[in-house]
Amino acid sequence: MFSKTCEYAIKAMIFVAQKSRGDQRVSIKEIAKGTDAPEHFVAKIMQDLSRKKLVHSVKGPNGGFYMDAHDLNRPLADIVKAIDGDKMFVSCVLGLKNCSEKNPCPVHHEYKEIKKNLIKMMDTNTIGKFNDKLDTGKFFLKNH
Amino acid sequence: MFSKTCEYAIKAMIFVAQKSRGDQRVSIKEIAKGTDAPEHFVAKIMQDLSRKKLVHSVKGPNGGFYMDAHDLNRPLADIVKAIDGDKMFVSCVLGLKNCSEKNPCPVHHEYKEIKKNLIKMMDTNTIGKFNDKLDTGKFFLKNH
DNA sequence: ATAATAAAAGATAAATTTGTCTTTTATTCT
DNA sequence: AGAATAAAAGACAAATTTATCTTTTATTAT
Repeated sequence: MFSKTCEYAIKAMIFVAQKSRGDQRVSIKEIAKGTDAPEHFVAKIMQDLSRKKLVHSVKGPNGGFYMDAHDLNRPLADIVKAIDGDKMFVSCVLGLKNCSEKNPCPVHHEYKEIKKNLIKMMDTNTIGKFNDKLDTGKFFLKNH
Repeated sequence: MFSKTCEYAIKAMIFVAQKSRGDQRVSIKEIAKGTDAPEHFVAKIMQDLSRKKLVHSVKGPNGGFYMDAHDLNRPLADIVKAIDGDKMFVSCVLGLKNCSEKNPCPVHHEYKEIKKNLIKMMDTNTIGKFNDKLDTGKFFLKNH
């Protein structure tokens, strides 16, 4: 479904959202620990997301990653697109370049509705929304 | 969604189903051309599927791949599992080992229904069913 | 100013996926 | 029996993804 990189990205972003309330910042070390991800690898990912303005960062002591209101309002879809591209949103399940309604691959119509729901899910769930849910303590970002 | 290998596999299997009526056999060359796949690569894939009894083959002149009634009755799910494993069927979208109803990751409940429909689609659509649809000439296995 | 901190950036490496080429084995036909 | 055919198998190579380590840059606090 998602690449491993994208899984790390989503977990990291939800983690940052959750931990960076007020003007708290979260370090790469904390993110790595909090999401069971390889530290240097998740650092690269956050760097990438930071360049793409999906999250903010400050260097130096007390630095780290954080999110502003705008960041929190981003849908999951934005993270997925930033990391895995828009393949899942636009491409044919069988990888056919010109698969379409009028020129469909064999599974096109079968997959259509599923794809629609998948996209809807990613478009409507914002980072902040996941955040609210995590507050209830009923959701987890790593095995325990 | 699916690996490239799995995309080739699905297209190849549908192609074989379609072309191997009666006691026709389909060669690797035909499969490769008919599905726009690298010949030697799709050969490996068919070998694999053949070992796993999802398709049958005979060597030598007039040899090639074909499907019997049982093969045609297999759901898409079997091909996907044979090539990509059952990850898509059993694993957490975020890759968490012990994500479950009682111990869910943040997207577990949002993804649940989509996953169910995806599995249902793969379980209910058999190779033969796709086959019937291709007969109408309204579906395609490669760009044109 | 200097030392400490933490992200950014760069280089490299391991692992996996994707793809190619060659040889071997089984089967058919003459 | 021998030649031709086509899959099976094996070895190898390129590309991509995943992961690690080191150096640099920006910022803060002393």
